[in-house]
Amino acid sequence: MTDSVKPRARAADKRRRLTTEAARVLHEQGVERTTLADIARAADVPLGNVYYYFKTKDELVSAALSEHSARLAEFTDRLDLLPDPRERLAALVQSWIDRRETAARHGCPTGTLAVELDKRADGTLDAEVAAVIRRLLEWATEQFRQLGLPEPDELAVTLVSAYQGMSLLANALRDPDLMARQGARLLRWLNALDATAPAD
Amino acid sequence: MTDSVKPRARAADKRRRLTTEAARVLHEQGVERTTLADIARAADVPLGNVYYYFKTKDELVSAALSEHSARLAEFTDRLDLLPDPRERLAALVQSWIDRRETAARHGCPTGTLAVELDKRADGTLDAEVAAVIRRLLEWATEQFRQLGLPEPDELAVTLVSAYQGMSLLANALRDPDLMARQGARLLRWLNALDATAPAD
DNA sequence: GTCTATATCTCGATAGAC
DNA sequence: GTCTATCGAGATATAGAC
Repeated sequence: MTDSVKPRARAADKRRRLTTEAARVLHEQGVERTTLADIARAADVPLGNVYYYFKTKDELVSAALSEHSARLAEFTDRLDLLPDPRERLAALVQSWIDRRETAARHGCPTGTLAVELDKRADGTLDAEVAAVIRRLLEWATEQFRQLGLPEPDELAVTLVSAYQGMSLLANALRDPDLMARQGARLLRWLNALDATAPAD
Repeated sequence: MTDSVKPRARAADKRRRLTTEAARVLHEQGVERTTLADIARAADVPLGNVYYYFKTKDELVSAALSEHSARLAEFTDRLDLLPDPRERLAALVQSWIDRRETAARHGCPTGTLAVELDKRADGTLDAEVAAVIRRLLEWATEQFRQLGLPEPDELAVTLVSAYQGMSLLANALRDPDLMARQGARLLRWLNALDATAPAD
């Protein structure tokens, strides 16, 4: 009986390993510079076997995107446990600051993926990466709304935009400290936002 | 005598055409998805002849980067003719807003190039793209300094960061309007910056 | 389900005629 | 200086034994 379960469990494990490693390696090396052999090696799966789990390279990219989406959802779910929306937003910004070393080395996983995918004539995955970004925007919008601020959706765009911008600069200039300083600035901005003030 | 000049003129012309088209096509399709054949076709130069002007593909990428750098320098030189630093900065932001359609389709030329180049193990061109970004940062820093604002370098990072972020979001979400709205927000921010206020 | 071997294709780069 | 033809590396994807 265990014999019939073991192979199944291993199979699921391989799929998971491939997905996890795809997310990591694609973030580090980019889609175009990453070969299926790279991912197979990282996941410790023979090259030819990859195709049993994913029919094409794009399916692996899609799986990596889902992985990022799931991690984001998991994180915002944890943030939702905090009582104050402003605290939730601050915790999000703090998590960006905490990840500054990775951001300086490889940029934002979703952001850099979006840049690469938008360069392709075949726009098959554009909608998927846009959906991940939109999810974060919507979560942030909800927090600003709960704070009673005007134009919460615009504030959300400003926040996420600032994050993408500082990730890109920190990455291009190889300067994690830039991320820390701009993050601190964002925290001050969040604290200064006032519901009684005109649209800021 | 004209016989000896004509071929020279044509040769210089071909090099220029290759550089211009490389800058355009590499921006639109990205480095990895662009073949030398793409650039050769766009510049109306036979593929084999490209190698007479540029020894490698990377040399063409480098030429494209120089092209972007030159255009930026030309633009800031024109802005320097304006009497007020705040006006200069506002004109820069306005130029970003004016280019929103291109940004939504292909992102910022330098920013997306930086993302792609940073994914390569071979970091040969990283310094070059960083130099272009630094040039813009330095110009902006000088404007904030002339306005007598504290931490002008940090304000410059915030400004350029906001630009890169909104370009990325506008591109990923295919929404030029996002760029217009965030640009307007930046203009308001610029106008509200006050030399007498504490570090903002 | 697993893995090796390989077909097929694309692209950067070169050789060499003109 | 110009251009055609092609080489050779490296990638995705498949065939087919186990």
